[in-house]
Amino acid sequence: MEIRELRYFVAVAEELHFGEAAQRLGMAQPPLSRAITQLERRLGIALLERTSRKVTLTAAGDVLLAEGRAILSAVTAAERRTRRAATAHPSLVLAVKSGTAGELLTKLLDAYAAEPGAATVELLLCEAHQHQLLLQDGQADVALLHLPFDSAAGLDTETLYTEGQVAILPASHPLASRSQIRMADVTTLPELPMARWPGPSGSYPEGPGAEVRNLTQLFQLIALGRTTVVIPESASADLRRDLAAVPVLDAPPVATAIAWPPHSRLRTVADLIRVATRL
Amino acid sequence: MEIRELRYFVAVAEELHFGEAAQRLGMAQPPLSRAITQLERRLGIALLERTSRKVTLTAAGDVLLAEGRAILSAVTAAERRTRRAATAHPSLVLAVKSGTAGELLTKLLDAYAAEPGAATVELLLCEAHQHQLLLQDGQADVALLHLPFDSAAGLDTETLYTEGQVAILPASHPLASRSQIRMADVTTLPELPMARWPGPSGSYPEGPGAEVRNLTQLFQLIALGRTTVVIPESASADLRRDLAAVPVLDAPPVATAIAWPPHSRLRTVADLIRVATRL
DNA sequence: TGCAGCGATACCTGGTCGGTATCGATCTGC
DNA sequence: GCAGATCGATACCGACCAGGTATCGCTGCA
Repeated sequence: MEIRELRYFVAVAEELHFGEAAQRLGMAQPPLSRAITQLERRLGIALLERTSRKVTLTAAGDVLLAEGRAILSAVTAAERRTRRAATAHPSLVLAVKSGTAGELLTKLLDAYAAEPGAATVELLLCEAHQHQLLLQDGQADVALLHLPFDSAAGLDTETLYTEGQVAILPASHPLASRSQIRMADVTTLPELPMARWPGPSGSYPEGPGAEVRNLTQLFQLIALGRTTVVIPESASADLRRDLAAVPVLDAPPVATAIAWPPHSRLRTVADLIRVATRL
Repeated sequence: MEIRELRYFVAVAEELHFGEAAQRLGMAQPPLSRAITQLERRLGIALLERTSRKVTLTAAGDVLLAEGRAILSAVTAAERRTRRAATAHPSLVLAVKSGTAGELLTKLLDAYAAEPGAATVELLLCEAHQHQLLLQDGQADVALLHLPFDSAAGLDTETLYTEGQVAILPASHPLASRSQIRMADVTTLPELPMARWPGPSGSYPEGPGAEVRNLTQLFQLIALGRTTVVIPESASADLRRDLAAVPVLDAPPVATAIAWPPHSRLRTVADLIRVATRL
């Protein structure tokens, strides 16, 4: 199996249409058909069911689609990382969800900078769930993320610390003066539906709450009395004066973790992880 | 970058000798030289430093070696999994370190077998640290392993339960009658050096203790008064009569976890994991 | 029934993969 | 210090295969 064949198969499996897949690949349709047929013959397996009107995946094709995508991104990651390793200046790209771990991040960067042989750390601010892609295709070397919210599938992680969660409410809201509340208290407010974050696919779950992408948007909507949210305690540092944070007793604890691709051989990554776990 | 080129590069990078690499690949040396040169030219990066007497890896080459190995095993895994998915009978290969999780394993298999649509579960008994390879190259679908002993780098895991550790001693040993001991008590016995297990690379760490590969060997050597060991409590069920297990208070807790490759799309794997976490 | 859409097939051309022969450099031993 | 051995690079060649165009055959639809 060659990368080229995988790229072809993934394109066809995603488009489920030879002509459009060929166009996306910048080639003519006949060689694409032939390449797929040959791949199937070499594997001895049918990957696609085709009539002259419709193309569908077989069970085997479904598996190969998932595997193939992973391999393709691993290949582009390999190229990127190799290229990076060849440049003289050792640098390190750290992906951080904007608004995450303010104080921890400062301490981490300071502590790492004090290490002998520390590389320049580039910060790559990203949106929720984007870490994984960035690490997987080699655009980032390390990431800070929140478990169990951010998926760390296929990554190695080390938990740095855990914390409780707080509900963010308009300062004038009746619950805002409470010293602590429970999940049930905030999830059942009809006038303040919980804000919705985009899922791993980038689409929003169904629900009445506002759709938000970052903390600024979120805080503005909460101040306007349109929504509320339960977030890790540390994300509520330096809150606007018109908002209040109330600890939610039974919200699941959130871990801030450092994550890296499992086969990383970069000394700089190992150093950063070591420093982080010692904080 | 093509798989073929990666395979060539990994061979050369491992042998550090074009001639032997070519032999291992079953080809002549000149086309191999040319393929590597072309790969370097396309990447625009030197991967190898060669004099006519010695070949060494550049920093970039070192990175690509690690990435390349991962990609190659991902490719063979993809082929194997695709082929498996094409067979009519859905089956599931579960890798278990021999001697692990006796009771838990029974319960898991029973519970899974009771699921609607359960696949036939094949057990693949393996030695320490082998799980990872088996999962990575697609020979197994799921594994039971012990954290933090077995590395789960690049795998997704779910912890099933945690337990303490016990020291295994000859029944006649003075410490054997104690109800509990500490690590310091067993690590400092000059007449009973701790047994050594093979590391992830397959080689044994330095030390005075006996080299062992499995529990049978181990127990025999302990009974003979040659060594001792600290292992998870559950592994000491049904101990020989001439051995004793003593809880070690300050030994790190051991988690038995179920692990699977991060991109697994098999419904059967998802089912097994769900059943396992509910146990 | 005729047409449009789509994948498969037939056929051609150029690139490239892999082979053999050989060169040039470097290390070794007498 | 020189001859031979070792090893990677280069030159050249044949076979294969990737990719292109033209066209066929099937299928759903008006």
